Amino acid sequence: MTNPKEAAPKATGHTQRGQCSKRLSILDAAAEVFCREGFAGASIDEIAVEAGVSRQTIYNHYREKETLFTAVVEDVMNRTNASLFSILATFPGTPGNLEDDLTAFAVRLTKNCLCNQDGKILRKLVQSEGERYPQLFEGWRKHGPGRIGTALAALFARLSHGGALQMDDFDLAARQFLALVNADLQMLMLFGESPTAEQLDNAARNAVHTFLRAYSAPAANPATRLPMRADSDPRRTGQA
Amino acid sequence: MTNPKEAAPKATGHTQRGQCSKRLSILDAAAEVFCREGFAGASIDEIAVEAGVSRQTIYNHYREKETLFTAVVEDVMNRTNASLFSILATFPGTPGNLEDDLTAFAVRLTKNCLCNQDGKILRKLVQSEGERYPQLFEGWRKHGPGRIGTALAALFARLSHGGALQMDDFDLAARQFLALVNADLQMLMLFGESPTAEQLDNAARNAVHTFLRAYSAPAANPATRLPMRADSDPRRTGQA
DNA sequence: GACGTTTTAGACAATAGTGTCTAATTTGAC
DNA sequence: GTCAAATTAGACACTATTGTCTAAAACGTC
Repeated sequence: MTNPKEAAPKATGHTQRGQCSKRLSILDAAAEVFCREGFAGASIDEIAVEAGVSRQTIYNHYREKETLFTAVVEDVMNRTNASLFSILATFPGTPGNLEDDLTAFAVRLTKNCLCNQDGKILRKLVQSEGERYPQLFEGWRKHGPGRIGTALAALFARLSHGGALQMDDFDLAARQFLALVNADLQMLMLFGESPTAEQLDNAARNAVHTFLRAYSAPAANPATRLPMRADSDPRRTGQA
Repeated sequence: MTNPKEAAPKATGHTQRGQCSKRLSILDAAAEVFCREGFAGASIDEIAVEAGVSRQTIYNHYREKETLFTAVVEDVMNRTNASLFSILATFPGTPGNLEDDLTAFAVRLTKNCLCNQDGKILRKLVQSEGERYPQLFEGWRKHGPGRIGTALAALFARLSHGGALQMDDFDLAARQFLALVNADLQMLMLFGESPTAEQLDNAARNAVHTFLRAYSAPAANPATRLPMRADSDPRRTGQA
């Protein structure tokens, strides 16, 4: 999905590129099919066709279906983890406007980690097969939302220490921040649709606005109290 | 699951009660197995064994696997919908302490609709099979979160009109309320574990506290601003 | 152009699942 | 007790899938 490859879904068979890019084709196709059909519903032949690869090639690289499945999960998890890291580093060290900074940060987070194809695949696989593969689930918990949670908590601790926010439980605030960001998005994601840039922006704006009303330090921020109705941004509201 | 029935999972075959309660046994067992294995992974034989019923009986009642599946979904949706209605009516018309009322309400909601067995089954089936059965998904959207959302929005509109809350988008507030309630719970639910009463209570308390910090009318509520650290309830915080 | 590796198509056995059919048994109602 | 309806076990044909095997073809490298 994210890997650079030719997307020809039904190449009749022969040569398309170097021999080792087949692994990537297989992983991507398998991720797609596992996500769409579930582990039990996905057939190796379907994956082979979608990858433009012979079935035997799949069995050569990954001994059996389960091996392929865990390889897919690890692959998606690694990619998501990497992009997570790079996003977390983008929050400005010396903030200008806190609301704008947080909003832009939330947009980057949703666009590149939570709502992209990898995020969708990961969420669906964890939900549908997580109970059957506890070790896989544990890895996701540590590398995915676990890491994002603690990183966010650290960010909020920094902002609180600097006087911009006021809270007594950073982990709780991190969980609530993520929950608020998802509030307008999760319905969309269940539908399998990926939100438009405008929907992402609205969702982030709504989330951050409410978050800051709850957590911004008393005198520090203009968006804190009262000005409720006369709002500078007319499209802050509205269903995502 | 919720239906009154004997839970004997492996009754060798014959007679246990009236003939028409077989339908319920089948529906409950099928819900369980579909939830655990997914549509493709669930086998009719497995369902038959779990229901303590012959395979042929299943084919007599529900012509084929798909018919059984949609019957299961409708059954779970109806139960959830009914309990949803009864919960929504429990919010006191003349509020005493808004924070306590909202918290108790949130606990009832999560305990009886969102986090019980039916809620888990519904969420998982929608997530894993929703894209394959759009009509089923549409029904869930209307009867489930759709309804809960508008009902909550109406409640918040009433409270705003009465001066207890201050907001300009009731639907958004409803979505955020639900998101905040889920913030501490969704990790637990993905694990397949059902939260304890204490976890439910903490989650509701955390959610309502933050919600009111963002949305309570300026002078109406003591939990609004400033008293942050000296809190009357020592266990409001803490991982769910 | 030759060579070793990778890939491919296709056949193959083994297994599992769906949905049908039948004959025997059980059930509930009268 | 009788009778009709429901239920049952088991066999059955059919299809799909997994995983293996083999011989042929394509590939990259030299």
